[in-house]
Amino acid sequence: MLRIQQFAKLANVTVRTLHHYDRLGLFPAQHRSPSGYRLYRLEDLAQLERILVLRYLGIPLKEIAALLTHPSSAHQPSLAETLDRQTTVLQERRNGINRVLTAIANARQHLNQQHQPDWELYQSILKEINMQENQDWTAKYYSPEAKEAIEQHQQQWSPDMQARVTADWQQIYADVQSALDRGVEPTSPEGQALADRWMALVGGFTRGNPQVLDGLNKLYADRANWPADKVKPEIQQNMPKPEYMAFVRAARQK
Amino acid sequence: MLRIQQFAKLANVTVRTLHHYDRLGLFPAQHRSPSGYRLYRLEDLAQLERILVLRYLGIPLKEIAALLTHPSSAHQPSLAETLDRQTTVLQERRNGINRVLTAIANARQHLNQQHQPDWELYQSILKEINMQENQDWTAKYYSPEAKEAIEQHQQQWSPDMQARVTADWQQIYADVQSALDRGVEPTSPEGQALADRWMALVGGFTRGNPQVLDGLNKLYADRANWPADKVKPEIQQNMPKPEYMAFVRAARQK
DNA sequence: GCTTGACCCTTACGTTACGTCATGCCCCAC
DNA sequence: GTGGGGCATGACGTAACGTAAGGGTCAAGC
Repeated sequence: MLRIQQFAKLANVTVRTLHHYDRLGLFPAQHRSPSGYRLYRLEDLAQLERILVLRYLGIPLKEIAALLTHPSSAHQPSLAETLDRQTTVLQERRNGINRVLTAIANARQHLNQQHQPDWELYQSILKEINMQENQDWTAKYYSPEAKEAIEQHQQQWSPDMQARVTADWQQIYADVQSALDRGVEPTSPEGQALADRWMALVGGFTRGNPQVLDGLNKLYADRANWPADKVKPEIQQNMPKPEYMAFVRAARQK
Repeated sequence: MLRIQQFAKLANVTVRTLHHYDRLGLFPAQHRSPSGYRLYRLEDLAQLERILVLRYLGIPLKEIAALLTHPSSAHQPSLAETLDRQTTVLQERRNGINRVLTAIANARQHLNQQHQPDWELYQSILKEINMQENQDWTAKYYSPEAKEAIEQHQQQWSPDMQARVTADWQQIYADVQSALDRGVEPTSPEGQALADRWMALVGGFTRGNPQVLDGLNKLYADRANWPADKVKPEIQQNMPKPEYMAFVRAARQK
C-alpha cells in the first residue's frame, strides 16, 4: 500500500494528475486510510499505465474512460477503431501544420528578398492560404493509378522536405550546367555520376513507380500549356533547362 | 460604417470573435453608435486580416497584440523572429505527432497479427515510446556531412512515409526474387528496369548525396555487427538478401 | 402607438488537462 | 507539544472562443 506521492513517482506522473483522475472517476484510488489518505497497490500501476499510453496517443480522457470501463461492448468504439480514428485525426492535424509551415517558409522568402514592408508579407501568406485550397490541375497528366500513388505520397509531404528537395535540384542543375560548360561527355564517369544523382532525385518523387514516372514525363512535355495563373512561380523558376534533360537522357542511354 | 454582423461576414469570422478581440483590446471597435452598437469601417478590414493571418500561423493572440501594437520596437520580438520561433514550435509539434503515429502504426500491426490480447498492445506501444528516445547507433557509419544530411532528412520523416517505403521495398524484393527464379539476366531490359527502380528507392534515402550513399553501404556491409538489442525487428526482417544486392550491382555495371 | 422580428449589448459558464495556490488536518520525530 | 512534511479539498487560471441568458434597439407593419 503506497501513499499518493510514492505511487506518483513510480508512475512518473504528478500528484495532481492522480487527484484529477480520481475526481473524474478515470482512475479512482481503491482504498483510503482511516484519515482519508488515498492508498494504491502496485498492481494498480498496470491500469494506470494503460491510461497513460492512451493519453500519450492524444486520446481525450473521456474516451479513455469509456474504453477502459466499457470493455468493448457492442457498438461502442473498440480500441482498434479508436486507434484508427486517432490516426486520421493526427494526420489531418499534421497536414494543417505542414500547410502553415509552407506558408511561413514562403513568407520568410518574401521577407528576406529585399526586406519588403510587412503588409506585403501578410498578403503573400494570404495568397498562399488561398492557393493551398485549389490546386489539382496536374491531375490530368497522370493515370488513375499514378494519381492514387501521388495522393498517398502528398499526404506525407512536408514543407521542409520540399525545401530540401528544391535545394537538391538547384545544386544538381548547377553541377550539370558546370559539366556542360566544361564539355564533359554524358558517357564519361562524371556524366554517369550526375545522371545517377539526377535519377535518385527523380526517384524521390516517383518512388520507382513507372506510372508516376510516365505521368511526370507527360507533365513536363506539356509544360508549354500549363495554366500560367495557377503555377507557383517558384515551380516555374525551378524547371530544368531542356539541355539538362538531354544530357541526362544521353547519359542513361549510354 | 458597418454593424458587427456585416463586418464579421466580410472578414469571415463570427460575431463572438469580434467581441472577444474587442475585449482583449486586440481589435477594438473604433466607433460606437449612440445606443452602443459597435461600428466598423471597411478600412479596418486590413488590420483584422493581419491578425487573422497571424492566428492562422498559430501565434497566440497575446503575441499578436504585442506584435501589432509595438511596431517592432527595440529588443521586442520582431515579426521575423516570431515566424522563426513559430517554425520550430510547429516542427517539434509535428515530430511529436509523427512519433505518436509511428507508435499507433506499430500497435495496429500487433493488433492485426493474431488478435492478441489488448494488454500486450499497450506494452508494444510503451516499448515503442522507449525506443524512440534512444536510437542513434547508426551514427558511426556516416561521415559528419552525411550525418547532418540525414538528420535534416529525418526531421522530415513521417511514419506513413516509412510505411510506404517499406511496402515499396517489399514489392521490389518480390520482383527481384521472381526475376532470379526465372533466370532473368541483370543485363536484360527487365533487369535494367528493376535496377532503375531499386536505385530510385535508394535515392529516396540518399537524396543523391554520395556521402550518405557511402555511409549506407558501410552500414550494410557491417550488418553482422549490429547491436542485436537495438535494431528494430522490422528492420532486421526487411533487409535485402545478398543475392538481390548482387543482382542490382551486376545490372548497374553492365 | 404597439407589436414583432432581427439585431445588438453585456455577463457568464463550459471546454481540456491539469498547475498552482490556499486552507486545514494527519503523522512522526525531537 | 511542536515543527515540518505529507495529504485532502476547494478554487482559480489557462486559450480561444461557443453558447446561452437576460435585456435594450431599430425599422417595419398593423
